[in-house]
Amino acid sequence: MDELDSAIVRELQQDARQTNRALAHRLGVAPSTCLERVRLLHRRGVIRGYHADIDPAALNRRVEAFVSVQLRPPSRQVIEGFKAAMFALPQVMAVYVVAGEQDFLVHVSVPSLDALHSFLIDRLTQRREVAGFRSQIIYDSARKNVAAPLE
Amino acid sequence: MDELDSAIVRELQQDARQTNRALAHRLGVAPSTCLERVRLLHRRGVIRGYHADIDPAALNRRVEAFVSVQLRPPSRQVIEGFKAAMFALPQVMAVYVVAGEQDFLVHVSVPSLDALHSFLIDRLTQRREVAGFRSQIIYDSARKNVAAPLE
DNA sequence: ACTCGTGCCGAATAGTGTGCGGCTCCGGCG
DNA sequence: CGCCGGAGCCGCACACTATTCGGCACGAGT
Repeated sequence: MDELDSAIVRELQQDARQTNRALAHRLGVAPSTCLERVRLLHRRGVIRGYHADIDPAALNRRVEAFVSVQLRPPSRQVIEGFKAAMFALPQVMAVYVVAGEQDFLVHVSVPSLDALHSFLIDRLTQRREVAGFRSQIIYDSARKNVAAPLE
Repeated sequence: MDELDSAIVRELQQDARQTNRALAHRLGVAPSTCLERVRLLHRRGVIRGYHADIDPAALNRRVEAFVSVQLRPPSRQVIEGFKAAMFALPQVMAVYVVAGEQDFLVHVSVPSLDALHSFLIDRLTQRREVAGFRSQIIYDSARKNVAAPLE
């Protein structure tokens, strides 16, 4: 994981579809060298994949929210089951098992406020292990797609 | 945004680096047709970009957390300033402006628990507009990289 | 029936990915 | 000090790919 690897990672985070030649030229190395590095990064698990970034509105998802959920009892089995159930739902974009007052943070993405409400009462309230939840509608968000190594 | 467009979006969310030919063959259309569709999706803003998915551990980020922040006063100026300041920090992966008890949700990614603590006391406590915060360490997470249109 | 517009296709060309042999650099060791 | 071995980078050649463009088919409107 030297300077060249970091640079490759940085570039591919920003634009995963630039040609290998362009990437190599930008970093000042030969295409073959660059290709070999990229393949090693893949093999080592540093690069886990390449994904298109899609506008949620185009998929009819105009409302996003975080739902904090408290489970009862917070046992391994309950947590795993809930996590799997949530993740399987199309409205759910991400699931986080967290420490603190709440046990879960579920990132949901739905067409409308009505759909959010339906989701909450049909998919959460209905589940016995849900001891309580609180939802935070997202007004604005900014995600980073480039992360540098720390330290 | 017909069935073919949706299929293209689905495929490119899963693997943004597959060749146009492979994509076309998988969807049963000619490569030239497929290419034209992809370009239109780009132009329409449906496809916003292509990003490599990088293992955070490889970038020396072994601890992730959500930090909920309450601001004082929650005015537009304070919110915008805080958002920009947070987003500029390398430890911050995402910033969400939310409704509810808290005003912000900051997704941070750091090398260690010590680094998280340092971040909290050096970057948050220090800021005057921060009226309070609560951090939730992420034990486990699952993100989806494929989202289908809803309804 | 005719025309126009839209979208798809297939072929041709320019450009790209990929494997491989050889080169250079550098550290270890006699 | 000279030699050896390995690692990493390079450039070339070939197969494959992206991209452009003219043409065709289909459906709507007149």
